[in-house]
Amino acid sequence: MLLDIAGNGSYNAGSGRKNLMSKPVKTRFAPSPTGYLHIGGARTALFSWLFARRHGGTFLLRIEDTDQQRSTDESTRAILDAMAWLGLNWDEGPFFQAERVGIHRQMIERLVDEGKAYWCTCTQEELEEKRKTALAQGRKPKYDGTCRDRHLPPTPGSVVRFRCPDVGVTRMEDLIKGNILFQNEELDDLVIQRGDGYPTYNFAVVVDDAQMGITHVIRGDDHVNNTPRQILLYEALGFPVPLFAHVPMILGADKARLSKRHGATSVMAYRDMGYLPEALVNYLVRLGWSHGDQEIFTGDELQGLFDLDTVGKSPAVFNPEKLLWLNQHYIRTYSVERLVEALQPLWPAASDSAQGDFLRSVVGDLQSRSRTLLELIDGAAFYFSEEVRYDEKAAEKFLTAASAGHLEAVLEQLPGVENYTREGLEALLRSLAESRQTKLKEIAQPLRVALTGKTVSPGIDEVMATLGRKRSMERIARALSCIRAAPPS
RNA sequence: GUCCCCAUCGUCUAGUGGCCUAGGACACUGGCCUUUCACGCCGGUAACCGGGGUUCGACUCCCCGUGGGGACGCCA
Repeated sequence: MLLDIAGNGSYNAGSGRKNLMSKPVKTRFAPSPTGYLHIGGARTALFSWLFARRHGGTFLLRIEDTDQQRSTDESTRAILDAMAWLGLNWDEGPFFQAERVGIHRQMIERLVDEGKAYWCTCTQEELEEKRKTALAQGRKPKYDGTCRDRHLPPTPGSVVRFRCPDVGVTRMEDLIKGNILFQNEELDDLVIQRGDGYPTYNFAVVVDDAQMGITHVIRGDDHVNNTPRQILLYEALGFPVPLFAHVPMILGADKARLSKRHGATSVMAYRDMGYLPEALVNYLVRLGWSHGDQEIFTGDELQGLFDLDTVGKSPAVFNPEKLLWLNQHYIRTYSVERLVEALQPLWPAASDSAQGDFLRSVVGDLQSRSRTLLELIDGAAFYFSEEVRYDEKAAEKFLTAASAGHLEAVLEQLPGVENYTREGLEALLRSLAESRQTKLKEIAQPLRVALTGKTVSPGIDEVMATLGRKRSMERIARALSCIRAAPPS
């Protein structure tokens, strides 16, 4: 049944004029399940997905699990979860490459029969040795063709190599980098079937992309040098060669390829750190792609605007600060309800529906001042504590005999406030400041410390409104007793 | 070492021969707003890697250098 996917002919190519003129676009993301989905992979997947969406095409997911040693189901699940979280939905798949080895072997056999590939018994040790000496002598380490014309029969444990032409030029049409020429003499006879009988990446990817009808192969820059060999394989197999688009790498602050030592590289780690998928998507898409001066894009906008000809050619440095800025932006665009929902996996309190209104109010207070969900949770802690913990410096500065009078006045007035809302409370504080002939600040700061324990918090009127009359009064009363208990200074 | 790719503010980028005294965004920073913080608003610092060409004119085109990245696996 896996074979059928290539012939999915009755395809409706969306409404764009352009699409009516050309073959329907079909792209894919083909990760190997040897770890989580990382930032670089996510961006490649995003570009691939966006390109398909933009052109009314199909986006396919294929898991390249031919390396039996390193592939795990856990990784597959992690990748699928991350894709789902980012909203990168696939139209076909996931297909598992390892399930297709029968097909791959058939094709390999065919190539051997046709003399386009041959069995090779060189051992890994021998090859490793040759590579080392070649490198030491300043030569390019390539297979020397020992078994090329020996016409060896298949033997267990030996490999199959593809016979690369040693003259001529192979041309790659790259939608991002432009056309690139490779001298065939630079290529060597690559292994297409390993000793364990499994096809190698370069072979399997060609067969699968061809049979699955992929029109645009969008992948990382690191594959550029694989492409001429793959093109040669397409030709040897008699398959049409797709279009390629190699997207530049993402680098760390030191301009080295992004890796764990640069900090979090897993997509899901960003979820766990309190980032919103929209923020990560928006950040990632702007790494290498742009649309004039626009920085913020909705998903719909991206699907309408994205294209490969506006993708840049140079590698980009990952900048966590800008991601943070975007995350803050998206937190502010969320409705309180959606925010509460997003907070649930990170915050036990958010799952407590019993205090739904209180929770929504808390989240509303913090929404505009949080760069991540974790910051929000952190900033909200004081709402939930039984007894406010006073920051030492804050208490020292504001919970003083001098401010006790202000606090008493607030405490006195609170029971009489008819309109117990943010607005009503603001009005109260303002009139109090006026009647006590002081600045609002002189009342607000001590009050803030009394209610939150800190000098930094949401607007104090918001805090009181959220806390409610009873809790607010209790907290003020407690602050007052602390002031009285303290030795006079 | 060989091959491939790339090169505009610290970072992401706009710029497709004259519109550039190089634009935007993040970060940094001065100010305003203000009950703290954040937001918001106004302003500032900051870049075309170097050298040769081509051209009346180069950030833009070509060559060379330099720098950075990638590839050179029975990994993908």
